[in-house]
Amino acid sequence: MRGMKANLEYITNKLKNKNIRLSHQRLKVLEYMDQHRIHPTVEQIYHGLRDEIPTLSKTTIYNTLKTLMEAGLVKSIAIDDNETRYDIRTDSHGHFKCLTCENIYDFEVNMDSIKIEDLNGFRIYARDMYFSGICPKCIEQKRETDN
Amino acid sequence: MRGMKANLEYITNKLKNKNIRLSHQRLKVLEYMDQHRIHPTVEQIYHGLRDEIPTLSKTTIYNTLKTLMEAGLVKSIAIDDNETRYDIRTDSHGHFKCLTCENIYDFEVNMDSIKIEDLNGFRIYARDMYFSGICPKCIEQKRETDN
DNA sequence: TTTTTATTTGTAATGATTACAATTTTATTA
DNA sequence: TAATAAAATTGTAATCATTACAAATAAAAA
Repeated sequence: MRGMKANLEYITNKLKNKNIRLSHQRLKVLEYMDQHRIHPTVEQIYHGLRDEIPTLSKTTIYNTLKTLMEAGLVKSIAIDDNETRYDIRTDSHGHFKCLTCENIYDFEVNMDSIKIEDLNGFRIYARDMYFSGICPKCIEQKRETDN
Repeated sequence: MRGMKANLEYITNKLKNKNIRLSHQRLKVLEYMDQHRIHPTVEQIYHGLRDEIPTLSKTTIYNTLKTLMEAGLVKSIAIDDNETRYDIRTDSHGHFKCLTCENIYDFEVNMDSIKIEDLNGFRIYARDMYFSGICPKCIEQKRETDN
């Protein structure tokens, strides 16, 4: 486990390395993303930081996420119908959404190795895989309820 | 190519088979989807049918698409950031979005055969694959512009 | 410390989608 | 076919995520 100071340094360097100017809000948003790997919505980030930063505005969160996305430090997930979710993991992986508890799970899958005949001649920049269904926890809960 | 009459019958039967009550609007929306396989938005369907059905309301299109989705006759595509797109193809296939012309291309891919270790114990209902990048047409156009 | 530049913030605007009640249409029954 | 019951359509208003914008504030440079 990283110490508090080391973690702040780690977050700070992430921004510095991308030539993003430092600000209290940016550090806190990025720290929140790093510590809450639940693919949060803007609303969740907002509520999570509201106590620490009482003046925080949602617009700032939108602005910050846009900046972080352009730098490649976060990615957006379009698995939800109305709210965008954000992911601090930027390596290739899939997402599973449980239709019962609404949680989003990561899964490992090598999408780059999948050859798609129909896409010969296409320049592919991004690959996303979204599955949905019921997670084991909710299957188990349903089973208990049924008894 | 299906004749006009045969096509109407085909569309009508699609609804009847799913026990969906017939209406002028439902037939026209489904016909539009069948004849315009461009993964249209509500806006596109609305403009496409406005001349034929001057009283048409967008709410009706939303209602109709909801009904058709529940019956499994159409599927929604969340590849767009703000507008939902709808697909009359309900068999398993992937989608590629060109970031330049915004067109969405279908591609064949057998997602059901992909085994995901991390999802053992998960009940999977839907699998979606979204790629994005530049399509051959736009790559070519860019090349010509650069000369 | 001063100045310049960029960020944050609150408010208002936008735009897709949904809620709702009155009207119209479709299906059923006599 | 006509009358009745049930469901679909429509226009308007509401909702809600996201964006636009300009003034206030904070960070970096001089």
